[in-house]
Amino acid sequence: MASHHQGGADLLSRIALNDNKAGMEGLDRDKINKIILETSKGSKFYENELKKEQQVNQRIEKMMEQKARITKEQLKQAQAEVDKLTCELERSRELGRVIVHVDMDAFYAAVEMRDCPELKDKPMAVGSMSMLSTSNYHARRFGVRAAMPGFIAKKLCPNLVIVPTNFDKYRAVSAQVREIFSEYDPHFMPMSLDEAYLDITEHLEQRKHWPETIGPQPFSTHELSPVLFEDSPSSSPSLSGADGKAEVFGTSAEEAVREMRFRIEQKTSLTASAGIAPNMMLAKVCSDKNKPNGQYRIPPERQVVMEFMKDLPVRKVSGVGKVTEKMLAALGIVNCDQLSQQMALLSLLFSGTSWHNFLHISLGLGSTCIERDSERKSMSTERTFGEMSDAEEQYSLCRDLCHDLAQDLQREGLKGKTVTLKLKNVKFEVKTRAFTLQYAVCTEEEIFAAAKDLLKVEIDSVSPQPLKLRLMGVRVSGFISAEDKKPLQRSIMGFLQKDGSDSGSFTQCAGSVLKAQEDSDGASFLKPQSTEMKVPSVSEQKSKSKGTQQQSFFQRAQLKRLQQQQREQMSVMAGTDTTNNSADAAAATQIDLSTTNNLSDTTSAKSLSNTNSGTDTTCYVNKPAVLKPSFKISTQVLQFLTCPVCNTEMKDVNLTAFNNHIDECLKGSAVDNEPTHLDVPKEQKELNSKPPASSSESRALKSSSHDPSCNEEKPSTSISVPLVETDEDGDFKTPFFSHRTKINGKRSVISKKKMPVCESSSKASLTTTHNLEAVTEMSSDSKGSSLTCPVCSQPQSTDDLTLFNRHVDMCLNQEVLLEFRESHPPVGHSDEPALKSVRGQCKNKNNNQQQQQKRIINTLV
DNA sequence: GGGGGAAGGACCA
DNA sequence: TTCCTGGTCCTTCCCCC
Repeated sequence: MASHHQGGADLLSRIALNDNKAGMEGLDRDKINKIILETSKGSKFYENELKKEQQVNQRIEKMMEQKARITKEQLKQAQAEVDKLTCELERSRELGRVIVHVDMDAFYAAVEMRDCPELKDKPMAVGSMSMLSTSNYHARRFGVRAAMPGFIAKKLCPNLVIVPTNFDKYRAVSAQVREIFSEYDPHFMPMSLDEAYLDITEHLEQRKHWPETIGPQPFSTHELSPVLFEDSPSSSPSLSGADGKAEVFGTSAEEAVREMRFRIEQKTSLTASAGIAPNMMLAKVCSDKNKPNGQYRIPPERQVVMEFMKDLPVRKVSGVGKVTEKMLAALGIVNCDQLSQQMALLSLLFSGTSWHNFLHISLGLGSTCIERDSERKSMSTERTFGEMSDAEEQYSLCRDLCHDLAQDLQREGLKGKTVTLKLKNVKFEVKTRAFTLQYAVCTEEEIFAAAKDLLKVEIDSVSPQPLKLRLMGVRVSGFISAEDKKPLQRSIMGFLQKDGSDSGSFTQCAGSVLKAQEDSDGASFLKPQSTEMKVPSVSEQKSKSKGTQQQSFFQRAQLKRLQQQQREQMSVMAGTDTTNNSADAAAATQIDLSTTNNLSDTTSAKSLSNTNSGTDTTCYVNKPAVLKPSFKISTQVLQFLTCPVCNTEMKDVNLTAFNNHIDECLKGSAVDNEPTHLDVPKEQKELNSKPPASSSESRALKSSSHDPSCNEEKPSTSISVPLVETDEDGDFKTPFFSHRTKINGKRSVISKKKMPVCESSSKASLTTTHNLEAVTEMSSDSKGSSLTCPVCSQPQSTDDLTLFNRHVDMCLNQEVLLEFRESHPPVGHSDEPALKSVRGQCKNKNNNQQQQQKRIINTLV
């Protein structure tokens, strides 16, 4: 049992070399640790690590005291509970799925070595002097690994070559690899640029029938891969001796995965490792087992799984980090066998969530369903810089962060109520300060208003001393739910259709349209919101079929064709006449004032669109011919308008400018959805999509050339801020499809790790043909002295606009509540708070979405 | 005592 | 000279009903 008390060596565990990763066996640990210690000692970082180490030690001491107080009786009771739960878990154990975890070997380093063969024989790492992303296997022999600062690595290995990161390149390679993944599982779940989970159960079913249909697939070995790791085994025994002939693979899971890795190697000249197991937890562990360039399979038998778990160190399991490892070690638990034997004790010392997780691990259980990412919970941006003490500078930086964050939020159509400021001082101490607002925000001004107050409190708290910072971040969370967003969706289509049956997929702001688009591509990472998507998309149909019934090869091919058709139609539209297209899209989202006062034809729109329900997704395809420029807002009395795409509020805006702005926004979201957007730098996309003449534009331009607030940053070379992530391979990685790019050396994230397998073309102007026909019909309607309520369709007098607005508000409140109740059938009292929040949302005078409607209504007079 | 916000931390890629 | 960033989930504390 490790002595966790104040032993000097123990305090080092956070800083010392972590050598349990591939390629780092048999190193001279003591020598390496001595160098690391000498180089780090005395630094602020080191001091902070020591402090954290002591905190962990205190936690352990507390835990040990608690353990000493546990009685035999308590332990017995706990054991009974554990046994009961174990029985339940055993009963529900599922071994039927074949889950694969694929991980590219030393990905960034391997890509750089492939492209620069002279690096192959040298110790090299990717990153910068401040942080390394990954290292090759030569460098690992010196103890150089990911997450290590370059300057320490240089001490360990003076000949180390440090190559700057090139994410465009890694993304391009990643796209190639993903193409292969999608052929084995179109629903595969990417975890980062180099890593993914696949469920190949269905693929294996098809493979079984190969002899009757196409037979084992031969792959020609057109090119031999370079040897990236001289000691690595070949991915395919016959590959190494390849004589230019075809390589044939069998129908088993191992053969399928070997084939997949072979194809990756053929296509990219890079090797991958894989794990095959009945669940995700095991597959992940397995992929590390024969790294690099190897694979390992756990067959779907309970006995074999348990045998495998027995000797497995707990640290190898995803989710068990260095703190958990140390706490378990203090209890004498190092491997999973010990874990299962101590479950009763653990259930008394850890929270329910924690010990349930331990129990799952000890039984070799994990998720068997590769689920798409759920809805995003928060969005943030942060920046590290040199010491910054000047308050003015700090406020300026804070505003910049809010600006970037607002852009990202608006791009995804998100609004959140909680604004959190994150600060790291020069001692590496992290503080977060949060404030929850009454209403959801997404604009730079709104976020900054909250963030600057939080910052002020912190600056004042140390005054007259300056606040010495090395990092600042801003986060927005507590996003309003889909139900809460309803009024926004109705803001446009609500005028056109009483029940908004098809409006959901169409009238969401740009970000949401983007989601729908990703979804239709067969690799969506965002669940379609059923309340919004009345017409099932291809992927919806697919996800429905998945798990409940196996898709035949034919069905898959059909789906693929459908998607292809969709893409082609989109790209034809995008390519033929972009001006018209954006105008069309704009037309569909803008209301000709002359059309809104009589919506009696909404029924035709509704019934027509209903006939489309249940048919394929081609109904999403726009029909440019029915769109007319006359739909544009034609009044001249607008004073305050909100762009339906980006949500930007525009004061005293000239109508032509407003229309142009919407066009630009729509074009922008189209650009964001281009098939090539994987490789489009953020800066470029921003230029494409930027609304004109906004105050933020000048800042963006400034920031792309020089931003004085950032002059504290490390030199703005492409490697100024290291992009460091870590994975089981010991590599630090960027989250998959983070789209992290730098503006003047700053990083920001455009979208999370949600990434289509292959991007589809633009659907910024998605709607149904029938919708647009309805629009056309309505636009030709004559004006009258009364207005039709966009919600209830009842004609209302417009003599008193306030009364009319109030009526619309009431209708909306009722509608939203009704829809909320429909989509949230009451379960005890659990829905009450949410209901309250909906009510609050509806009542909220500041609710931008309703305001937006009112503003448009106001323009009618 | 439970719900919910705030703060901080573990862990992941 | 020099030790990242963005996201989720969990725990703990505290306040309020």
